[in-house]
Amino acid sequence: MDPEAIRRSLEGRGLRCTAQRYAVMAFLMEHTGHPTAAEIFEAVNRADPRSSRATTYNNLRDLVQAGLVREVAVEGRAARFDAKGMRHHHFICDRCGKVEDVEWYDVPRPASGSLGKRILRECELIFRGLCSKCAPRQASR
Amino acid sequence: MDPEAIRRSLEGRGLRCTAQRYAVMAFLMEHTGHPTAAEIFEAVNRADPRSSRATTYNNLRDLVQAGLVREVAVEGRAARFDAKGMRHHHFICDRCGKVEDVEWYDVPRPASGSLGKRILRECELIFRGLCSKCAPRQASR
DNA sequence: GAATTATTTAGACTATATCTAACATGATAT
DNA sequence: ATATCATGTTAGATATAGTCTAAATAATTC
Ligand SMILES: [Mn+2]
Ligand SMILES: [Mn+2]
Ligand SMILES: [Zn+2]
Ligand SMILES: [Zn+2]
Repeated sequence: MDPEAIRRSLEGRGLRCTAQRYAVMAFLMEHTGHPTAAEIFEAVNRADPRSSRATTYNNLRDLVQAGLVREVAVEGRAARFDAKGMRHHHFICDRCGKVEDVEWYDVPRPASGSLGKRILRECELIFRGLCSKCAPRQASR
Repeated sequence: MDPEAIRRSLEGRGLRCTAQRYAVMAFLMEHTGHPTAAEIFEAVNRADPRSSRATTYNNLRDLVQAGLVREVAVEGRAARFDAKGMRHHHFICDRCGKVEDVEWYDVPRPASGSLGKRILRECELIFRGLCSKCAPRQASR
């Protein structure tokens, strides 16, 4: 991934390109496995410079607000994050909580009447079930 | 809501109809505003018998597992719950985290190839944006 | 380079949820 | 009915995830 492209995407959204913030963004672009904040914190600190836990959370919040990163809430587990690259849907495993990408396809929007005065920003489609790792073991129960 | 119907739906899923469990289920069927576990705990304890916090969480877990209740994870906030009555989608407010029902309509399933060996249980469609309460105040910023 | 603003930091703190192990209750068998 | 066994409840301790604070540092502007 081009470091200059990352810098530009941060600055284009009004965020300074600090070493810590860059490290979070770069890590998310290189790892598409939807890491948790704790995993990101640990990973970026294996290389210097060290980044604090608060900064990792702060930067994730800023990146989400800036629209560069998506946060995925999973029931009963830590939130997971991914860089918003190509559009895609998500599959969340009932058993292990793993979040996986699913090829994107268009989703029909609700009838305008059913939204009333709400302002719609996005439609998110989430698939649930058992991931390919958990499916076999569940079948044999 | 018919008490006997609630009892039957619990027992039909292999759950004993205890006073505490009944109270959680009945509350969810009467309140469609997607309360949190803490709100449910407080509400069912305004009437007797008293139910502990652990029991409220235990029963919510059991009811979700039994397929009678749905849990909705909201980023950065406590999970919310609703009784699975009529099928519907959800709208989640970016600003206040409120979860609201949206009239159900059919969602196209992914191409079978894109799911691989995963076992699909359900497709969940979530709308995001500003609720009718938050929309005006955001416009004037 | 001084002033201003944004960012980082450690660690305290809060919120949410789970676990433990003793006890109570309901169901089943005798 | 009484004993037995499985299921459910409880208070409080514990765990996990995430936020807050106030002081220090770094980037940007004047
Ligand atoms: Mn993703
Ligand atoms: Mn609902
Ligand atoms: Zn899985
Ligand atoms: Zn709102």
